[in-house]
Amino acid sequence: MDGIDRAILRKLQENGRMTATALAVGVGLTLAPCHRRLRELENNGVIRGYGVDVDPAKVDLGFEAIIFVTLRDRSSMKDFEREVGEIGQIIDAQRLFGEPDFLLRVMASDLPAYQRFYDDVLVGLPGVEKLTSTIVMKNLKSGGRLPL
Amino acid sequence: MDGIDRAILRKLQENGRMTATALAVGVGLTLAPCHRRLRELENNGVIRGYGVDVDPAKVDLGFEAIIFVTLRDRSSMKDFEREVGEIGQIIDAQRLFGEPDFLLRVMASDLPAYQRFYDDVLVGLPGVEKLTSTIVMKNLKSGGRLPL
DNA sequence: CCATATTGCGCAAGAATCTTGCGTAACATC
DNA sequence: GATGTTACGCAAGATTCTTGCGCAATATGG
Repeated sequence: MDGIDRAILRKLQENGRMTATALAVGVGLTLAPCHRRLRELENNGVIRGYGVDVDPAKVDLGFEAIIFVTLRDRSSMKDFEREVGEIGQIIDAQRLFGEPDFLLRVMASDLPAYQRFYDDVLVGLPGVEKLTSTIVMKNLKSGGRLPL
Repeated sequence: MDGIDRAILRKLQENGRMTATALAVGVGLTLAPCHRRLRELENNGVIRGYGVDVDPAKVDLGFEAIIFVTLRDRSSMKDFEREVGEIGQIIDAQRLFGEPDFLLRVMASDLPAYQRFYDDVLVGLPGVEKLTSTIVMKNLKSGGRLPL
């Protein structure tokens, strides 16, 4: 993990489908060593995979909400985590220290669809004591590019 | 945008660097039409780009925090948004309806590094009235894969 | 200080993949 | 039932990937 490796990761964060040839030029190497470094980063688990940035609005997911969840007790924690993992509309979930216990990010088509999701799914999650739901007005930043 | 297009997006969410040939097999097309659909999805802005999933811990960013920000007044809104956009350690930022005004996600090496970032950068952002900072204990889900 | 090991680079060539022009079939429109 | 539209599959030239090999630079040990 030196500066060239970080440069490779930076370039790939900008364009994950960039050809190894273009990548090599961008980081000042020839194709072969650049290619080997890339494989190494993949094998070491530095690169966990590749993704695509899909515009949510273009696939009928124009509505986004943040939900703060507090659980009644620790005993439902496992069940809660398992169910959250299985629900595709929850695209992001963290367990936090302190209050609230969890932070969820949910995608839906629109407000009515979200309301149904809230009533039918969220309130039924195991051990939920309190749900606070906040609508996202604007996404300033997303995609999770790391500062390298 | 039909079922095949959604299948293409699903496959690419699993592996954004998948070859068009493998993609074609996966969605039940031959190479050529699959390739053209992919280009079309890119040109229509359905696909905004491609990314790489880097393990934060492997690049010395093993610490993650969520920050709730409330601003003193609307007048600093623009300045606040601009500065947030320029800070690389803030990897995610949303403006919300109601309280709090903003939700930020911050990456750092460790707790001491985060404390310095908090004191030197976060408290100095324009118009900040209240900052509530919560440490992420566990990432249940991330990467932002959409349900397609 | 020199011999040897290790690491990482560049070159090159065969394999795989991409890209695109073209012809054809399926479906809709009138 | 004629015509237009859309999307498919085939095929071939261009590009890109993948890997074996040799060489140079920096460490390691006598």
